[in-house]
Amino acid sequence: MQEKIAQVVFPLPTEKYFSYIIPETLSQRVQRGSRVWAPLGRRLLTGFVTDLNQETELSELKSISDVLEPYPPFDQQMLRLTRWVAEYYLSSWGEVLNSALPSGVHFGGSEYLTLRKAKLQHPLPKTIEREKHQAVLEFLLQKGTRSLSGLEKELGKEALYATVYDLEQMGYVAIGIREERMVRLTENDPAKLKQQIDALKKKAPRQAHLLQILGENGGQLVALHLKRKWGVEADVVKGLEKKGLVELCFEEPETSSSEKDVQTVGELDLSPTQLKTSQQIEQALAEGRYQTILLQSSPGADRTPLYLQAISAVLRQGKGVIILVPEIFLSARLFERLRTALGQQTAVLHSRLSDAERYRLWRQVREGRKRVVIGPRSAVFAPVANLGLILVDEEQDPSYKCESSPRYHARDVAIVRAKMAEAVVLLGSAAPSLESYHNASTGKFSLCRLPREANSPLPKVTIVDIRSLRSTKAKKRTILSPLLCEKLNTSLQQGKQAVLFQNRRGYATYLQCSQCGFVPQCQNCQVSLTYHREEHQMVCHYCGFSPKAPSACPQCQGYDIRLGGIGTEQVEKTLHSLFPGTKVLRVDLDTTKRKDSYRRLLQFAQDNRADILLGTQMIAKGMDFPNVGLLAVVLADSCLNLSDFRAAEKTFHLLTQLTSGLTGGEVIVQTYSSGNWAIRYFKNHNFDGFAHRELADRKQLDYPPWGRLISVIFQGKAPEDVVSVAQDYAQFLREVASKRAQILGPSQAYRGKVKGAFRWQILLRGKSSKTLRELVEQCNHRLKGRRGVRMTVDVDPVEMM
DNA sequence: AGCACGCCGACT
DNA sequence: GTCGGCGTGCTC
Repeated sequence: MQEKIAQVVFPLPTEKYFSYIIPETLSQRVQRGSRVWAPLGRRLLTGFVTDLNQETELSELKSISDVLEPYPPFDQQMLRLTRWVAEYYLSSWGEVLNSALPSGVHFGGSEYLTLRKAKLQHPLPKTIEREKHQAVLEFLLQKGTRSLSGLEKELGKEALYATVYDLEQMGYVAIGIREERMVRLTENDPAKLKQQIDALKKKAPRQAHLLQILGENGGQLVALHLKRKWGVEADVVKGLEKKGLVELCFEEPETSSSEKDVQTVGELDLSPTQLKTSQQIEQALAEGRYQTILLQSSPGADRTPLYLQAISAVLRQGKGVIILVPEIFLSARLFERLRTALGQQTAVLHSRLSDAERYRLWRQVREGRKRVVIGPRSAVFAPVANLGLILVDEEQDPSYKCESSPRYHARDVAIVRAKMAEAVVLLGSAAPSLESYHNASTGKFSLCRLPREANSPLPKVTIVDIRSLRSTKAKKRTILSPLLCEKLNTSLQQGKQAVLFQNRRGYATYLQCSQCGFVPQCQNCQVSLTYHREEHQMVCHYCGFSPKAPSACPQCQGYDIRLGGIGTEQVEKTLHSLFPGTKVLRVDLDTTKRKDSYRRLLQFAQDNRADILLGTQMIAKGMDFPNVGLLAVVLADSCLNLSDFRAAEKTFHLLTQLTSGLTGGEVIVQTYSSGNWAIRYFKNHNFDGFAHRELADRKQLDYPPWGRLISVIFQGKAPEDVVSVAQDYAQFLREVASKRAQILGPSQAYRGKVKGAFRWQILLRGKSSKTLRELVEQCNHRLKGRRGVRMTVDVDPVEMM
């Protein structure tokens, strides 16, 4: 028996699904995974068919009104994957499905529809029975090429797309191909054409020229292009038409030729070290089952050749590949190399693609015309069939975590997807996330190490403790230590470039003793306390502990307690006064628009446009600085003292990334906290040492990777309401949780006020992620968001907003 | 998410 | 007596 009822989910914040009748007209096209238009309330919404049934208890069902694509955008596996994402990240299936597709456009959205005249003339054949089919064909016969949206106005929305897809399947119409006015030669014999041209040359040189052009381009050209490309005026065409030498006609241009350019990567020259690691990876790929490999490269070792080797091995197996990269345009280095090596079979999901271009690529991947996809986190949902490998470069990068609903982590989704597809995940990093590192040491992942080449020296790292500067140099705040100034001087004299890095995030939110460098921390949560000026209070935004700001330093009894951090402008000023006449290039979000900054960085790196580059976060990622001999971190503390339990880990990542752009050279790190583990181990490029140390610390408090976190954020305009809703929620959680989870807070969120909204936070910490999710779900059932307070749930939070 | 329904205060 | 504030709940 045929299924007549479809279960549909919508991109709404509800777990509910809705049942609809599938009308006869759509019965062939509506399948599991289809995207459809369906009436909900008084609106017509796009939703996703998750299942088909024969019956339902509900009476008075509405009908699905149309289907968006000729085939379902999701296959069974993608339905399973998106459902897992929805359940794990506590968002709705419909929202996940929606965000797994390129936004803004759909299949025929802005396309043209053209009748294939060769196939169809008046009157319509009897085989076309359906009324809507006839209506569309009649309409096209009368009016010629029309856009689908134009058709919608004339013929109504109902089942229009389904009809058009049917007609395309029958071969009567072409979608996306526009009928065009063509100019065509009447004479095809080249010798005779030559005669005509010669005859016209004297009297009508422009006409002769046109004949020449047509002759050289296969005898016919699109009329519109003649003017645009060749500057041929309309009267020239008319003249020739009168003489009978050319004719005008309407035609559909060639159907786009298939882009078959399956290129395999040529043999790569791998060094002996690379080869050894590469063989390990290839062995895993040959096994053809799920596995996650953590590829931990030594700083200064190039992972790209190994990636290429793995990709080509998978392509040889006839399987597809997804390559995830962080923040697309800054990792252009990897990007370009992969694109060049992989060629046409690759879809590059560039951040500056238009909606239409993005959708075109999506289709090519879905239809199997491209087998490799490179993109940011959303590319983990790319519809690659027969997936063999998901590669996650710089797997520790926080941009893999989505900060809006659904708040998935692309690396973790990749692992689940690979399990479903029996594919391999390759995580690459020089300083992996502690989550992955831990998984590799417990055997959940396998570990491959890539040592650096003997001939590529690591930069020498010097730690400058600026506490000692304070005591000697009395009152004046020194930003650049004497050692740094000296090194800068030498570097400039040698004609080398220097990079000064300055972290701005977390600037001026923590207090620090300017003599001993002490930063007040929360006793319970091992994070720096955030300073709130209005109340002159410090706050732990994990547990809510909020002592008064001290007037004297608890460690050295000094009285000079200040806001931590330094502004970029301040550094720039100092540079100018200390090194007059030196060209300083400043790259941060204040001085540069995002798209501009990459160009400026390239200019700095390649054209030697400036002597000193002064920049924030954005210079850290994937840049090569071949002529830079000195890299200095002005104040490592602004990262170390983020009120985040991952502060030390983030510092290590940051320092590693900054350093990886250097070839040899020297690194200077200025800090108050020279004793910090991140700093001490980084000095010797010893990630493993740091990781062990940090893991031991985290274990004490059940922080990830030992335990799991969920953060629940409440925001609203009225502070009392936000607080009371959050308190109710926390109380309920505590009652239900008993010993299964620790409930921290509510406490003011890290950024307590954003755009006039007050934000409070509850943190759930516990051994099992499942238990935490169940607790939150239970709570949501009982307590609905109230009194203008919006609630956001973040499973496995990365940025502790 | 939207949109309607509904139940209380300031107006013709 | 209505108009409209937004709090609550439903949408197949």
